[in-house]
Amino acid sequence: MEKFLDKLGKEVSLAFKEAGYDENLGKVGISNRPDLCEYQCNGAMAGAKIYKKAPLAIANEVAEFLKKSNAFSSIEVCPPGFINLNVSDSFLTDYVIEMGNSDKFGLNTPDKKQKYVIDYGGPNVAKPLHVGHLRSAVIGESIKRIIRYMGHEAIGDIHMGDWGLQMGLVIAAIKEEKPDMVYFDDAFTGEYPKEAPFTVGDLEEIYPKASAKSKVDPEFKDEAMLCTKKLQDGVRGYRALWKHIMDVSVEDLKKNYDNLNVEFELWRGESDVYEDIPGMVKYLKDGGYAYLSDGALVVDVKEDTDTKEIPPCMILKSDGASLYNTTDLATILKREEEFHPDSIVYITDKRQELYFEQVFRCAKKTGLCKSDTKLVHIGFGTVNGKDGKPFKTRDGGVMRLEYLIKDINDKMYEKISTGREMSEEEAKKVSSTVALSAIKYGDLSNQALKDYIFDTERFMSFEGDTGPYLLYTVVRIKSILKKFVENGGKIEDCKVMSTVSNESHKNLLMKITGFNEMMEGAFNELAPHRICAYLYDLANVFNSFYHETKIISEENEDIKKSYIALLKLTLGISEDCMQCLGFEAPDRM
RNA sequence: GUGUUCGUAGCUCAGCUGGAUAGAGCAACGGCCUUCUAAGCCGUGGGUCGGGGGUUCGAAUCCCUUCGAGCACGCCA
Repeated sequence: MEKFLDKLGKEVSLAFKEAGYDENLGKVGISNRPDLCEYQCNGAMAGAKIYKKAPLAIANEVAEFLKKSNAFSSIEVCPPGFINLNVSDSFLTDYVIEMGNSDKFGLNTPDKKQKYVIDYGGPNVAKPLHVGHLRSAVIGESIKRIIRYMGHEAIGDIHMGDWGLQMGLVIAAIKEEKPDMVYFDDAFTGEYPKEAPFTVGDLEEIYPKASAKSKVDPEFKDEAMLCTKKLQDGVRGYRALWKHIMDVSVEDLKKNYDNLNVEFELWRGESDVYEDIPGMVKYLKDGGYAYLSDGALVVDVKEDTDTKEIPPCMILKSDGASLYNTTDLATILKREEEFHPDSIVYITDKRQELYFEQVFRCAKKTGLCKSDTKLVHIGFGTVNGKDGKPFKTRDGGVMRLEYLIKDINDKMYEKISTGREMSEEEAKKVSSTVALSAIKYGDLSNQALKDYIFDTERFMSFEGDTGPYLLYTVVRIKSILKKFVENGGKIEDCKVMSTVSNESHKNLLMKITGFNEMMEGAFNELAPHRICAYLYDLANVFNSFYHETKIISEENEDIKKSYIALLKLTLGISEDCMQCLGFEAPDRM
């Protein structure tokens, strides 16, 4: 379905053409002077230079031809050459009716479906999630949903840090404590136990201790490195123990991501490409791409157009070990072979920007990745506390995500359950739904790239630009529709749009027409915050409309039906937006 | 040092790729509930868009310069 602004623009373009000017000048935008008009065209001023003619004169000529169009209820020319437009009611309501009858409210889905792999989450095995993991999960999930909503295919891969020294540290620590375990008995040839000899809680204690110890105890560090090597060399007992660590961790991670309503199609990690590394390294060497520099194997990635020095991409460390780059490159290769994606999108901390630039260039240059596969890095900023510094617990430690979420859930439960008639069970369910919207909207409403301040009180507030406010608005619509049905109304029968009754009614209609334009923009920029801004605007114009208009008690049945149709549309669009952001509204709150 | 991102109301943030008088929310103040959820709505006050220069009919937006902050710069991820 043609976007509303394009549709208006077409009318104006035609007028420009008929007046003898370039039709591309007829672009129409939303007015930034709502007191003067609803829409505006600035083409006359741009045309003044081309045609060496006063912009006012051009605007007047165009306006004359524009009078033929039935799209506008008023056309005014203002100095120095603005064409101010108000849309006619029928043109507006016709469009909104068509939106209601269209799939996804008239969103233009692509002719050719594209395939995306989204790499987000990125937790480390055996380490609890902390606030830093929140953004990758929340933003990544939203981007995945936006891509899908636009009609493309998206595969989410959690890409765990599950290989390398961190695993060796855990194994070494277990070995030190219980050296007699069968896993460390090289002579053992039987079946290893199915049950893991530890819990997640144990692992979470083991890792930080082991990590700290390795920094002060060189012998222990050597042991950890040896364990890493044995694991990577495939020593049976070490692999079995590693499998236990994985199983226990993944189960716990699933629970945590579930709580965030974040879901991955693939639970892959660095370990999944370990076997592909030797072949890839050989390929890079044989192809003449990789060479030794200070003992490390590197690939040059600088280009003539660079304004700064881009260091080469390191493939292997000087001791021959692989590193982050190695597994990421091998993962690109594997994804190419397995999925043939059109794009691979990475959602990580923005500090990794240069790193990804190197990896992407290396993958392209060496042909590990096809030249037309798009590699995109979406970098996000830091989550800060109210003091503007990285978010910490009161005693200065790293804030675990689980505790943060629980804290917000508890506070929200208290808020919801007081002064409301609701069973404990429902209050719990509703409060966790609202809490999730508070967290996610608080994060997503900021531009991803920027740092933001995580202010629990502000995010949880039911007032202002917050998740709960949006939910409240949707709940309010649901409540009216419910009442309408209870009174014997049939929502399916409500399809028409009556004439526009007042300003707030028109504002709501106009906001609705902007939906597909907005969604396309959010997709093109992979920017969830665009959806947040729209959703908030929509909620505001709806609430104004709600206060000025009696819906259930409207006596004229046709007008009432048209209001219900409008509510249904507002609800549907709001819910789809929320769906793309990764949260939802309860039926009441 | 090089590069990069950013600097907008007291606070937290928008600003649709150059348009008219720079917008929201919070906080402050004043109104509106016998009527669909007042967790709402309406209104008031609050700004040299860090500073300076330039490009043009027109700049928060583009270019240069300067001040300030964050971040990154081959064996971490």
